[in-house]
Amino acid sequence: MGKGSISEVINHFERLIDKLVPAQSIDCVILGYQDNQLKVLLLKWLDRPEWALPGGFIYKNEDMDEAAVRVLKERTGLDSIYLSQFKSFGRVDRRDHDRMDEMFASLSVRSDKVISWFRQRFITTGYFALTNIEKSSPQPDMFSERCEWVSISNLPSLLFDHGEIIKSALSFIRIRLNYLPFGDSLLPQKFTMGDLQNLYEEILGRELDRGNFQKKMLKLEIFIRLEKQLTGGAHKAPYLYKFDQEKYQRLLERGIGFI
Amino acid sequence: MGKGSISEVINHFERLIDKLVPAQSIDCVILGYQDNQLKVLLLKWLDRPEWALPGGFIYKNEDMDEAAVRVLKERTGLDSIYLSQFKSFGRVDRRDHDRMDEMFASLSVRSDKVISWFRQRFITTGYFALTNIEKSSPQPDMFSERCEWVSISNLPSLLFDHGEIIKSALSFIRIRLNYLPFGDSLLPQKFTMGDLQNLYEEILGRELDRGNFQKKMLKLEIFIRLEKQLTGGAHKAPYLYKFDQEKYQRLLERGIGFI
DNA sequence: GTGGGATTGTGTTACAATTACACAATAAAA
DNA sequence: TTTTATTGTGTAATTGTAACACAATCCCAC
Repeated sequence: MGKGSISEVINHFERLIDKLVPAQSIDCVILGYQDNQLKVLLLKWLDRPEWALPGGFIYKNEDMDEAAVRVLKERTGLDSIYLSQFKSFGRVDRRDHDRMDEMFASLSVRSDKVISWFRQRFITTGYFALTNIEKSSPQPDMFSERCEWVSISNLPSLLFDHGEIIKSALSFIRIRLNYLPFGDSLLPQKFTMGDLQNLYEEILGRELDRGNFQKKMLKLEIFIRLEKQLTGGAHKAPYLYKFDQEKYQRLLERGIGFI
Repeated sequence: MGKGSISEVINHFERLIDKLVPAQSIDCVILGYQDNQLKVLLLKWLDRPEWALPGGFIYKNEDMDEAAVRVLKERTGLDSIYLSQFKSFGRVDRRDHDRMDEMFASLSVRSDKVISWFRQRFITTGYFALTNIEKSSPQPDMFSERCEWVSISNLPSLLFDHGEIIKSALSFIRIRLNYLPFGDSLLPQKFTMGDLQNLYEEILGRELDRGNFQKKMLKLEIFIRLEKQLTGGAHKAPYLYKFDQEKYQRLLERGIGFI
């Protein structure tokens, strides 16, 4: 947990409740890419084995999209140009109240106002963001002890329907990959075509032909070729590239049939 | 309005409020196809010039998806296999409270409970449905005087952000058209390839080559060719087709790159 | 009835995109 | 210096797409 004792945190939250839109939450699937792996930012609950997506509530005087930007910023310190709503989840039994009661009991939370806030029937709206892990600084929230990047292919036990939400986000971005190129927000400034291909393969979950991938990407003309990469393995050094921001933005706006 | 006086309706709704999820609504963009035109089902407000999307609220013991099915059924009497959530709308100022006050005043509604229910900050989730106009029987709801199919290309003045919601639904189905075939729920049981092409052109907003369209569609192998069409114009009679339900369902599940 | 107009079903052709694979170039290690 | 792994790019086979052609067919007017 960040700072202050539990009771301080609870007091603070109690005062917040009246300013929030009831029954509505947001959850963010924040994706990053590191060590050739697609990773998602998760929070480890206080005193519980489950992990959860970073989420939050919406202030009454705040657009829902603004709330998503705020949550992303609070958890990672980042702005992402790739923050986008993908689906709302409204099953009656999507939250497990018993599990939450256990957590509040073990933390000795007694505020009825806070407890009944969390016992509401919430409908949550899922947002996803693509971010650069290197530049991020994960911050746990009020009710969690850690905030970490976790590999998509090795997810821990997840709270509520958060597993379903992550799955849904992934299938959403796979479809989107067919008409919008990615990469700028997930990769370091300089990267090779091999790096970019690894990222695509990681997201799509299948292998792509190396030669064809490279030609297809370069034909988009959204990259600037830099010098040859000097360090590296025992083989021909690949070129480094960076995104040509202006052309990339223009392409994002009009989209493209691709892959 | 359906039956009963305004005050009866208000009394009824007042009793309902405690059973509803607060601050959350759904709005349905129900599309149909008739006279070569794509149409949307709209409600004409009581005593106001604006039209609105059919919508409703979510019971506390009801999944959000179930609520959408219920609203669709209530307004059209139909079930649609093509009912799908597409986006949630959460701008702070998306509703115009003054306009609603005017309506309630002109209807002499005095229930504070009802008025403050409608003055909540609502976040609405948009669903779209594709239905068969011929089989539908539009029913106005509590707060509307008429319920009609209106051509997409000739929309009247719309309430709140409902124009934006319709636009968003259309762009959603245009994208979906690229990887899922349509038609079963919008067309009559028997139809010609010309009918199907008209529908696609109407949705996409552009013309398609007749010969190529036909060949592409038939290659999907989701249609059963029936006898030649007998009635009709002064020209070669086209074949009638119907969907091969089993194959169509299989295709829906896996999707397809298309158009 | 018979010929004409309209529209259908399907074929053809040219072109573009995609796939699968080939191979020289090259950087680092043996 | 040779070996090894990987890159950048090329090519041939295949598939997909777009544009258009044309005979077949049906209704209608005469």
